[in-house]
Amino acid sequence: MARPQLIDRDAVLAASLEQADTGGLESVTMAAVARRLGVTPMALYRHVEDKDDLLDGVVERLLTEVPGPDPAASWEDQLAAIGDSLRAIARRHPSVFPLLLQLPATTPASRAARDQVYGALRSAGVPEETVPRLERVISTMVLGFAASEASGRFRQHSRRVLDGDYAELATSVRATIERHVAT
Amino acid sequence: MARPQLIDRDAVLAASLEQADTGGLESVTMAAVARRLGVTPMALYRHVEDKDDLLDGVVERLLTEVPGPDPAASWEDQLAAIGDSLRAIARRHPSVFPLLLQLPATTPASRAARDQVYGALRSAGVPEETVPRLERVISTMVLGFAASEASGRFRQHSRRVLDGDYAELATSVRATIERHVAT
DNA sequence: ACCTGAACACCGTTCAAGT
DNA sequence: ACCTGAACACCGTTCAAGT
Repeated sequence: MARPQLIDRDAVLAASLEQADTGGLESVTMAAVARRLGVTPMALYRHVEDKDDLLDGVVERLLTEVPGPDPAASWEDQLAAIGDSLRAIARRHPSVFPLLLQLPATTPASRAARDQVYGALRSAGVPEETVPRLERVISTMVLGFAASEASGRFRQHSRRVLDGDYAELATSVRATIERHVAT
Repeated sequence: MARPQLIDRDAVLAASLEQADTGGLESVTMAAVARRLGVTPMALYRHVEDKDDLLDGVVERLLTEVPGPDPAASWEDQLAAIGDSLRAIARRHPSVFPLLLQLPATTPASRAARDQVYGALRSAGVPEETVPRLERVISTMVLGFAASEASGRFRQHSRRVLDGDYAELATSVRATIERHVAT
């Protein structure tokens, strides 16, 4: 005899992310997530393998918040859009965001974001054999900065100062790319 | 009546770091650290405030592994020495290293490392008012890369590929600095 | 002064039982 | 098929007691 399904994996991950945003990463317990869903902790195990799987799912969810590409935009604007959105995501989800740097870049959402950067680099004129390397280097710069900002490494600096830092970083990213474009 | 002192804070932090290097961050429990020291878990509380303080101490310890400055070296070589040593530290302590990006940059060891970069930027000819910004930007690049490498974001890539990525990043760092040096 | 034993609240996870 | 109750091993932390 089937029961009405109260929750699914997506609801579990959404509740976990809300909990992390509200109370920090260490407040994300099976009990707290379950309470948010009006269910017992044991009910979660039908939808996630264990707590590690739950956390992986939450981190993956972060990348789905990156908007799709705008093919009409210049490569500079495409990259700026991705960078800005990553920075905004980090600010919305400061306790989860740093985990992005610790996860293998092989999940579907992470591939999607990466392919978007590949596209921008190609239309900038970067030779095909250099595209993957440049993607790794510049995504490390942007992810590292957004994670630093979100996790409080720069907590003593004002938003204005950090915006200036980010502008400097963006200039370095563009210069790195242009160094590989034959003129 | 005094007892012989079996452990001190430094021994606790050293044992914690060993435990993290051997079994990963989640294996660092008060019980595991205490066992390594031949003591009960409760004994640790005389030397660290709580587990957060213990972890902070371990992360801080990481930065003390950065060697001091060599005043005879060029600014390029000075920065390369710091970058190389950070990368080596990340490889020695992969599970703890990523926490560096999440800690406020205000601890003594972190100030020491920062001042060393300040010195190199000054001798490169970077104007004084630009020195702090450039330090934040380039340390973010290097820390972000070392953390990515250590934590397995790039685990599918060989050491040779990652060395190439690092060389590209180092070139970007030098270019970023030179952009701010009047010629 | 420093460490231990006992105790507590909390955590992730399992398994059989209920609908 | 999906959720719950009971149970377990483990975790961080406290406090009074021992030397």
